[in-house]
Amino acid sequence: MGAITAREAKPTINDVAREAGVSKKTVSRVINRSPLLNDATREKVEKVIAALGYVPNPQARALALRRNFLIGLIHDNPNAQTVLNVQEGILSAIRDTEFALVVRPVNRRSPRMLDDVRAFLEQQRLFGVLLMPPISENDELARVCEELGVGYVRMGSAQLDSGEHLVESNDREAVRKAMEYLVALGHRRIAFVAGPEGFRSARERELGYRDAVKAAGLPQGPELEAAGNYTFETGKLAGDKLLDATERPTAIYSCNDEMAAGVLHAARERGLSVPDDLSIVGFDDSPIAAHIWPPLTTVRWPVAAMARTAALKLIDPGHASGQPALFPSIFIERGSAAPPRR
Amino acid sequence: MGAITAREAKPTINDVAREAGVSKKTVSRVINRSPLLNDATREKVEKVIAALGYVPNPQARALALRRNFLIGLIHDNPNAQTVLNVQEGILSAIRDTEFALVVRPVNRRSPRMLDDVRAFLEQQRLFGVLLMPPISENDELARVCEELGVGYVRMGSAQLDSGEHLVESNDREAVRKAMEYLVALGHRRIAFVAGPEGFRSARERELGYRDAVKAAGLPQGPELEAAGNYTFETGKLAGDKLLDATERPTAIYSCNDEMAAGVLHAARERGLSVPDDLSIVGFDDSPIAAHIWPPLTTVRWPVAAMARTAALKLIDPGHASGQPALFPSIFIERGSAAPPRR
DNA sequence: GCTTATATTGACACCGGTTACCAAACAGTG
DNA sequence: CACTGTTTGGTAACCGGTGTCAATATAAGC
Repeated sequence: MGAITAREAKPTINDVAREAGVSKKTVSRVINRSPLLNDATREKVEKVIAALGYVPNPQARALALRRNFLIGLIHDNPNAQTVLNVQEGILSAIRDTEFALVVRPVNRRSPRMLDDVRAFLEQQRLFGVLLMPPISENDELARVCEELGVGYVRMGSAQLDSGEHLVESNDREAVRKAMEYLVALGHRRIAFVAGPEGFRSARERELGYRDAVKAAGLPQGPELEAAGNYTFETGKLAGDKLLDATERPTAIYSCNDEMAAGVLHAARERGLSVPDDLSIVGFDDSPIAAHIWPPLTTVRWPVAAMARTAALKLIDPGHASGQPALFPSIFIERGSAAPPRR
Repeated sequence: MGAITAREAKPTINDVAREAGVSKKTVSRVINRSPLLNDATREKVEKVIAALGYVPNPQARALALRRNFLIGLIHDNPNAQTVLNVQEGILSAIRDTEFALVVRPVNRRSPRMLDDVRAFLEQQRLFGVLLMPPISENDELARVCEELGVGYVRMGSAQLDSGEHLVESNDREAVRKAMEYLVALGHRRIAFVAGPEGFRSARERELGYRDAVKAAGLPQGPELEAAGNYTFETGKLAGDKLLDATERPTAIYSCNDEMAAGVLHAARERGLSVPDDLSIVGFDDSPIAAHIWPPLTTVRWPVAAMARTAALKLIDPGHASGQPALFPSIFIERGSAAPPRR
């Protein structure tokens, strides 16, 4: 059995070729599933590959093919669970392929952000990158990818780019539906906690709120609106403002769950019972939504599925080409919303 | 200025050499900071590199050097924020180096887990990997790395490995101190929610609890103990059990925050006020700790700093060689613990 | 049986860096 | 001035794969 070979060294394509009595090119064909290859030869080579435990060197392949098998995730999302869900989604798409996932958090506020990303892309020469919100809304970033010839797909809550570069969720409609649920419960005075300026997702969710307000002819005005930046703390502040208004709302829609938790906190401090005195509905279905009391009625953003599709679009553009993939959100009814008292 | 060259193609080392009028070997020496090199030459070459915007091809380097610049993070941690903090820590260590971070979540329960990891390591030929808890406690996994010649560093809550492969936190002592805090508040009947079997961190935290119980001569027994698996749901179940005991505890120590939130939930269902009727203390300082009501008194695990050190150990073993790096946890006093009523 | 089309396979250069080894240039000795 | 020793730069081979294109074998056409 077998010649005397170094135990430690990993077998190379040459070892396989020699052992199988074929040229390295033939082995290469086997690896790459070339169709123009005799089945008998293929089997023979595959047997040797298995026996030797040969695994092609990805660096060598990357060099010869002038493309590597790394896909990058560029993000600056404050919600850890969301980021991890995206990573899971991507991983599920590249599982059992030769691709691997490289992560790169960035700081949206840094003036060097674009240069950082550019340097990163130039240095690593990634196959492509996935841009997740909110940084995905940055058009300059997309342009940098374009310029550097790096494939990219943006995950967004609105029509940000052409179909081949986009995976989309319909936050606006999802919020409208959640609002309709509150209206159906009997609420009229529904306040809104908006997200940070410049976030497309925040904008879309606000539009959904306004759609519903207009459609149902609900009261509106500055007393019924507050803004935050997606954090628990700013949600608490927004809750403080809305609940101290002269005419208190019976329900508050917060455009993400962290802020909804902050609103809940503010209500609790005022001795208000949720949902009896105040209904609260959020967005995202963060883990926190199920873990606070009462559990939060919210909207689940199918983030892992979006990420999965985004990754598939990146590594196999032909497969899912054309129109943007649109992912509907799901309304999750839990315990934080009920008919208004009286 | 300059010769007529293709605009689009990335410059190679040959372009730099030609433009600078030196050999590619000399350019290579500049890139690799070889000391035996004339300063004037070095500057000349560096100027050309900057002018051309040349960036060495990492795949080619990886091939020639027989090592790449990818470090992997292998994890199966259920806490998203912790995972992200670890990623941040690693990134801060490799920022401005040529290293990049590849993530690889695994499923601890899968029987194929070890094979998956082995395949991953063989295929990607990483420079090294970081193992974060709880998977870092798996000795077989470490052995696989060893066998494959992949560098590794384990992050753990106990002496898991020799110093060069370990970054350590002292959970046991941290829990003991948190318990002493409860004792100092006047609690005697303190129950414990343990973590899942087989988790070293859970074991260490339990030992910390027992240390304190013994030192203060507190009551103990099966009525004062319950186990969970680090999730909110199992924490709720543990809370149900402990709070329905014939003699109810005045405080509950939960060995992580998610479960503490579950306990809080259980208390709330029974109409108990926290912290007046029941004090609760957790561990981890997950984001949830600050976002529930009342905010949770807990222990912060310096996870990002640990990850940073782990990454540094990996990429520059000489620098931080020898003894394991030990990271003390910090006690965070918030609102969920108070003196017992009466 | 001979020519042409088709299926398989191999030889060789090349991807963009690295190292090994050698030659040239320059300096310091006796 | 010849003889070493020390810097420096050049050449060629190599890392482990891939593409191109020619060579061979086999099948088909007349």
